[in-house]
Formats: sequence, C-alpha cells, structure tokens
Amino acid sequence: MPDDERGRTRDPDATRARLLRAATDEFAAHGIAGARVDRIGAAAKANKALIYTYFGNKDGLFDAVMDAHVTRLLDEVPFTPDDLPGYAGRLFDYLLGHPHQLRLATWHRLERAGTGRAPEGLSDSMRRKTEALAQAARPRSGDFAPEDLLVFVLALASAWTPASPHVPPGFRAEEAAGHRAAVVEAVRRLVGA
Amino acid sequence: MPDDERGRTRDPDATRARLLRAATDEFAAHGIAGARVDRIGAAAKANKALIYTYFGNKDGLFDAVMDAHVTRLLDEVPFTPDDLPGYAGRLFDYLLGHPHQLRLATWHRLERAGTGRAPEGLSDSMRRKTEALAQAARPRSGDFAPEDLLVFVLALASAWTPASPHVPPGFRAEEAAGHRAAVVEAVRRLVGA
DNA sequence: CATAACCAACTAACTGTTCATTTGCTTGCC
DNA sequence: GGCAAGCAAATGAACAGTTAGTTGGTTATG
Repeated sequence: MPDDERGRTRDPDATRARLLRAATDEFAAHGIAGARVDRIGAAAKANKALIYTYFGNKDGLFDAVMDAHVTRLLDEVPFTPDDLPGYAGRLFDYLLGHPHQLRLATWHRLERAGTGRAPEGLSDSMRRKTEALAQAARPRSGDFAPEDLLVFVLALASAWTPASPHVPPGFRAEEAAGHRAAVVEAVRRLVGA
Repeated sequence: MPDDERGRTRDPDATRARLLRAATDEFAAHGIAGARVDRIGAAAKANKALIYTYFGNKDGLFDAVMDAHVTRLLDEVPFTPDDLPGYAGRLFDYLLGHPHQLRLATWHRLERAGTGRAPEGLSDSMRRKTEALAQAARPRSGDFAPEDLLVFVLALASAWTPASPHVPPGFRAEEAAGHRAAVVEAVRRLVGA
C-alpha cells in the first residue's frame, strides 16, 4: 500500500532517479551557484547525504543532470542535414515541450565555461553535424560555411524559447504555432528554398 | 602623486564608478548568486559597506549594472528598420567588442525571470522596434510578423557570441570577420534581398 | 565646525560536506 | 520454515568555512 512518493522499501535506483529529477528542477531554476543541496534533498524526499554517495558532490550532480538531458535531446531530435527547416521545427517543438533543456544548457555555458568539462557526447555531436552539413549536397554557390549554418539553425530554433535573452516577458504558448511556422520559414530562406 | 587607482581625495562619483565597474566584471563572470560582494569591494578598492550606501544591496547593484549596459547598448547601436542586415552587423560588432553585454543579459534572463524588474528602457525599446518594423515598407507578402523578425535578427546577431548556448568551445576572434559576413548575409536572406 | 565619505570589525544566518550510527533487505544455515 | 549474520541504504546531527548585511567610529572637505 503506497502512501507517498518515497518507495516502500529501499531502492537505490529509485532514490537516485528521485534525486536526479529534483536536481533537474532546482538547477534549471537557480543554476549551480544558486541551487541549494538542502532543497534538492527535501524535494526528492531523500537525505541530502545521498547526493554525495551517488554523485560525489554538487557539481557531479549537475554534470549527471546535464548528461542525461543532452543524451535525451540528441536521441529524440535526430539531425537531418538535408531537411534543415524540418530539423529546426522539431528542435523548436522539443525545446517548447522541455523547458528545462535550454535553461540548463545556458546555465552550463555561463557557469562552466572554462572548466573543460562538457556534457557527454555534445562536442562529438556538434562535429558530426558540421561534417554532415559539409558533405550534404547544396546546389548554390556562395552558401554558408557549415559552422555558420549550424549555429544559425540552432539559434533560430531556440530564439523563441523562454530562456532566450530576447523573448519579451509576456510570451504565451498559444502563439507557439505561429512562431514555429516562422522559424521553419526562416531556416528555409537561409538554405535557399 | 597618485600611487594607486584610488583617488587621492574623497570622490563619491569616482568611488561609485569604480564599484560599478568592478561589479560589472563580477556579475558578468559569476551571475547574481555567484557574485561575491567582498570581491567587488576589493576589486574596486573600496569598502564593501559603500555598496549598501550607494546601491542599497546586492540586487540593487546588479540592477544598476544592467541599466547602465542596456542604456549604452541602445545608445550606441541605433535600430534601422529599413536596413536590418546592417543593424545585425553593427549589433554583432558591438557584442564582440563588449563581451560582458550578452553575459549580463543572459544572467538577468535566468536569475531575474519572474521578478518583473526589467532593465530601464528595455521593454520600451523592444516595443518601439516592433512598431517600427510593422510600419516599415516591406514589399512581399507572406513576410514575417514584426515580433518574429525582430527576435530572429537579434538571435542571429548574437548567435556567434561566446555567451550563446551553441557556440563550440574553441571560438577564435580571428574568424569573427567571416562570421560577421555570414550573419549579415543570413539577415539579408530573411528579409528577402 | 558640520557634514558627508569612508573604513575595520563584527554578526547572524547559511552552505556544502562529512560521519558515526541506525535501519531494513538478503543470504546461508539449521 | 525460522534465524542470525552481513551489508548496502539511509539518516540526523554536526562541522568548518562563507556570506550578505550592519554599526560605530574616524577622517577629509567645504
């Protein structure tokens, strides 16, 4: 007879997962420096000391959160170098459906800039994407360099996301469909429809 | 005979300015939660108590930093609704020359999202820009909504900035000229050259 | 002298991290 | 089946270092 979220019996995997979920919310909301270990433990209904047995320390916990999110994103939004507008649209959808994603990525950029520690598989993924773009058949000359094109597509897809520096405060989800269409059209013009 | 940065005599304006400059570096580097009041005082060669007499508290100091930077940006990069590629290029230049700008803006987005307190003149400026775009003569139908166009231009101009979530680690300034040209060309395609 | 600028020292609260101890599950044995 | 040993999981309380903010006095300036 389950009475609350905490599992009836001892279950390290479930506890780990609960900590990770709570940490995701906390880090997405407050960043690394602003996150509080106490709050994470309380939200996960677990003792905060478990954070140190499972993840080493606060930074290790953040890394674990980042790795999980990057992996999931790369997994669920496959890159399609021959259909960049479609890719931008799907990335837009994903970011809209997972508001933590871009906030976490931005915190990571700001707070972990110098440390060298990058989320697992991210730089590999960027390299693969760039190479795929370089080899993709693109007819017209005077086209963008692969690096520029990739960065532009990512920037456009995330331009309307609430974590972006440019989105005005009163952003409403009902208008998302219109913005999505605009993003797709913008990328279409970039690649020369 | 000046021996260090601190003015020979008492000079409240200079002290205020020194505090503001030190706070800019500290906040740009570590954000609000990560910034340390002691470090700011030390870097400004002023007593940290002066922060509280001049700016109220840590948050007030951050607001002052943000206001100054937003004002300067809006002042030095005039908006030209009829020449969006040129505007994007000039904005790109400004962000490249003032690396603190986008970092501060991003910190503000992340840490001050809900508080309502926006940098002075920013939302006004966004509204004016949107209206200017709406009234600007653009021939072709099927064009972007003014809000979309503005957000896209800003996103593209800041896409290659080190504070962006998408820029790979090994970004070198020598390649900036090429990226600048790509940004201008991208905006040109958006508006339909 | 009167006022404003400035400073050193202080404080109360908080934070990440550790650790000795307890709790409950599993396993081998009778 | 019943039992006790062994062990990982979980806990509560504390530690040692930091932090934003304050205060009372000192010093230059007009």
